[in-house]
Amino acid sequence: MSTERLLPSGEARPTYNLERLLDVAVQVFTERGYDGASFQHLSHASGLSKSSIYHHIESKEQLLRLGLEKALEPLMASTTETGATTGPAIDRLTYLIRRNVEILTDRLPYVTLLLGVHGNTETERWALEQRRTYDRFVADVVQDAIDEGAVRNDVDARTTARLVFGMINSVREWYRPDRGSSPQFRAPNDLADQVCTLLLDGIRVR
Amino acid sequence: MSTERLLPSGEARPTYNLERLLDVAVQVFTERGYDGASFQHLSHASGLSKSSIYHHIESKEQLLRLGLEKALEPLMASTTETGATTGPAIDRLTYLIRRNVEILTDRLPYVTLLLGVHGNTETERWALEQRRTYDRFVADVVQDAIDEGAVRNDVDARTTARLVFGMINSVREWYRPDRGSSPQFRAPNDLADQVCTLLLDGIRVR
DNA sequence: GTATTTACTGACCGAACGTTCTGTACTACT
DNA sequence: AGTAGTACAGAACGTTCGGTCAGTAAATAC
Repeated sequence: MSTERLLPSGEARPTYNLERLLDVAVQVFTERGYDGASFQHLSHASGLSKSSIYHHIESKEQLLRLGLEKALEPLMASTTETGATTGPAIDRLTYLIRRNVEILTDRLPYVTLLLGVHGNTETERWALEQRRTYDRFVADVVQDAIDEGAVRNDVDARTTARLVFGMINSVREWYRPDRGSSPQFRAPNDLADQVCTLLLDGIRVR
Repeated sequence: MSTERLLPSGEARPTYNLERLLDVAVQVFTERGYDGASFQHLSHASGLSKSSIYHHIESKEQLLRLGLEKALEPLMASTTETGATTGPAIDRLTYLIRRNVEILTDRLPYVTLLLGVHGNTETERWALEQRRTYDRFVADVVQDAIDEGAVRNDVDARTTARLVFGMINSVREWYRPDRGSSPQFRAPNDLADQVCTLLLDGIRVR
């Protein structure tokens, strides 16, 4: 099995497999939107011809599904982890928030893809259903925290859960992991800390 | 000038003008995404033929631009209103947050369209630039509030501004204004109140 | 050294895309 | 009654879409 190819320029380039191609495709999907990204774009970004891409995949929608799974899998898994199922509800909620930020920053393009889904195809509707399940789980934890007296009861649990993850998910719009020595965040956990601080105690000084 | 038309079914339907057509188009754009929405979809949603749509517009991108302007105009205008330019920074920030929620709920489909823009066309890049200008304005107000000691200084102003409006903008994903007698919010200002409460003081009971 | 497999390509397909053109029914004005 | 303008529809435009297929060059397997 070959491990690299000679480009027309003579430059060597490692051979593609499904995984590597998926990375490129999801990058293009998140930049232009799934519908806005054509095989011409994928071709240009990967250096492969349209037909060569089909050597690795079955359809464009399969690429979407694989990308969405990469985001949904750790997200859904986080709801069964010990930190999310045991202890005071406020701690479980904090755990879910922190894990969500971690997953988002760790798999930024995949989660971005997930959050941009419209429900146009069967695959997209499946992803939306998964997200809804996740949202319901978190809303229940918020309700538990209200019942335990740890979260203010002058707000609606469902609305609070939605607003909380609205804030978290918006991180995808500006967070860029590439510049490792960013002055913005010294450690990877800085962002999660800042999000938890804002959500738990608000922005106001008291 | 005619004011209504007979449908094949015999049912009467008011004549379209640019404004009314725009409402329908933006609705379709927000549901399927601009790239995912074709003239076939617009045709079906409006009841007009593809060619008839062109009687009212010059291009698909013109529809996008008109829709984006409907969202950007009140948003940019809010930054020059008295409440946003005078008084303590924390009050100016609160005003901006409240106005943003108002504009979002008042022009939901248009703002949703704006927030889903990818930057694929010149029009989309122009909209992104406008948003960036708005974001910078708010970040400056947050910095002022930090300097005045009203907002905690253990968080970054730019990041805080982004997270704040990340939460607000996420409202578009679930807020539906149509059911007027919703048990969720008694008055239109309830949502703005809840958002301000969460952002200023956090979710935790103290 | 031949057969098989892997990675890839160019040419092509029908369908759908945004857009244009020609024509028609109807209304408003004179 | 005649003219002009409005609001539409049908058919077709060239282009691009996602997808197929027959084939090739190189590496691996036997």
